[in-house]
Amino acid sequence: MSANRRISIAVIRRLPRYYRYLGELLENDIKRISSKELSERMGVTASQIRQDLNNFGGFGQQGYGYNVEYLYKEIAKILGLNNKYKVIIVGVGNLGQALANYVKFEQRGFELCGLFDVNPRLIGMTIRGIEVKDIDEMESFVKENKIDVAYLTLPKSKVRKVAEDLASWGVKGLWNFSPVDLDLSSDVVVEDVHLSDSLMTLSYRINRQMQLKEAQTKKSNK
Amino acid sequence: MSANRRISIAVIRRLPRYYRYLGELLENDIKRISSKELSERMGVTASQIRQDLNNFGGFGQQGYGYNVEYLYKEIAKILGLNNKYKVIIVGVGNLGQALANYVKFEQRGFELCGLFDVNPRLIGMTIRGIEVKDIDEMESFVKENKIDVAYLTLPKSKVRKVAEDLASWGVKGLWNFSPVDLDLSSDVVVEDVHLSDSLMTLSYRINRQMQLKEAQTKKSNK
DNA sequence: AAAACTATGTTTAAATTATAACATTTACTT
DNA sequence: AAGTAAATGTTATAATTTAAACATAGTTTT
Repeated sequence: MSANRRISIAVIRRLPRYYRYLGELLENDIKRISSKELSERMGVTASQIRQDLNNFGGFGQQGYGYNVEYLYKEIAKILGLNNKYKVIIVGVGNLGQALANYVKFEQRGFELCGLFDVNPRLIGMTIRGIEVKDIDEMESFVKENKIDVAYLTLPKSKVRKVAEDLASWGVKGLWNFSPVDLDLSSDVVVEDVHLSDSLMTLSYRINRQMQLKEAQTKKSNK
Repeated sequence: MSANRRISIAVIRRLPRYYRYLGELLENDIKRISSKELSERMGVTASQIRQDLNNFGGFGQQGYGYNVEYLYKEIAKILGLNNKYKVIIVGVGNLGQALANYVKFEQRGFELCGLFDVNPRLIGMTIRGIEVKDIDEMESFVKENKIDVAYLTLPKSKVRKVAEDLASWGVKGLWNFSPVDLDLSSDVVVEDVHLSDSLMTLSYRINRQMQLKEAQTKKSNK
């Protein structure tokens, strides 16, 4: 297993889910778990769990299974949850404020350091002891405080420019909530949360479900 | 092409993105587009675009390409964006409030009808003219108003029970923001937005990126 | 009006991803 | 202590997904 073999993004996106389930097991004082039992709880195949984990190393023991606490910590390491990231939020509208108040993210190492907006009515306000600053002050703030990550919760018309600026100032990751694809030249990582896309998918699936249901009742009625 | 052949969720999740790009083309008064040009703009293959669309029908014309406005409307139909859904939000904390204020969702057919919480300090408050009600009133409200969809923005400890109730009251879709997997027996559709998972993925990718960068500079320095 | 070109829809091939199978090691039981 | 059962890590197979190839229909140009 070459350390630098690229691991599929699908695998990565399953890790947080494993992590969540292991956390629950821990809370219930369950010390060990087999891939089989975990697979039944999670609704995936045991084979997939074993394969996914073995991308990163052999964390289990034959005949025994996995030690829950150990595996939990190892996944945290893989995901880099022991690292600390200094965060700013750009755009302190409703969503920005909501994210600012989410304490859980801090537990994952994402420490909120700054809030920025253009709206004079928001500037000066404080959330969890942090003052909302004018976006004009952002450049010096980011550079001086070595900000790692920015949550982008500003209108889509402005997000591209802001993203480019942040990237050029050395920010490593962007959590993008705008319905825009940011294709930045530099090696900054962009993680999108396209709420609108998600809602459209929900719409499709509801319709699909209703069609299926209709077809079923029709079938059983003839 | 059988009308009832199940279409992969990966395809479905690409549709909103196509829709977004087509919307932008429309705004720029671009009347027609070929799969090739769209593929270049979007950073996907032309083949994939054609294949994806052909799951639902032949919307293009050989030698010409796709009529932007027509395709835009067809994708809206596929996604069910012409339908109207009556929505309630359960849990009017920061995130719930943020979603309540998002007007864009209304444009997609998701009409906010009710807000519910257990917190007495929130009950009675209004957002966009809608009063926050006690969660005890939810059952009759959902049944009387034939609510289709609920946004779940309440603490994870309570979300399972609420989801089961809503499902039993005939709600068709749940937009779940809690870090919990809702496996409901009924045929209600659950669309998850696991923000915490997304953030962990960002964490992984930032680390990965930094490792790559380090390896690069090391290489070029020897 | 004919020829050259464009670009779809569809078929075929390649690549990727997921599942199953299995050999081996460890744990547990009698 | 020996034998049986359990469960991993890994290899092989199957399924799915993506990309390429291509035949055909339609458009544009001369």
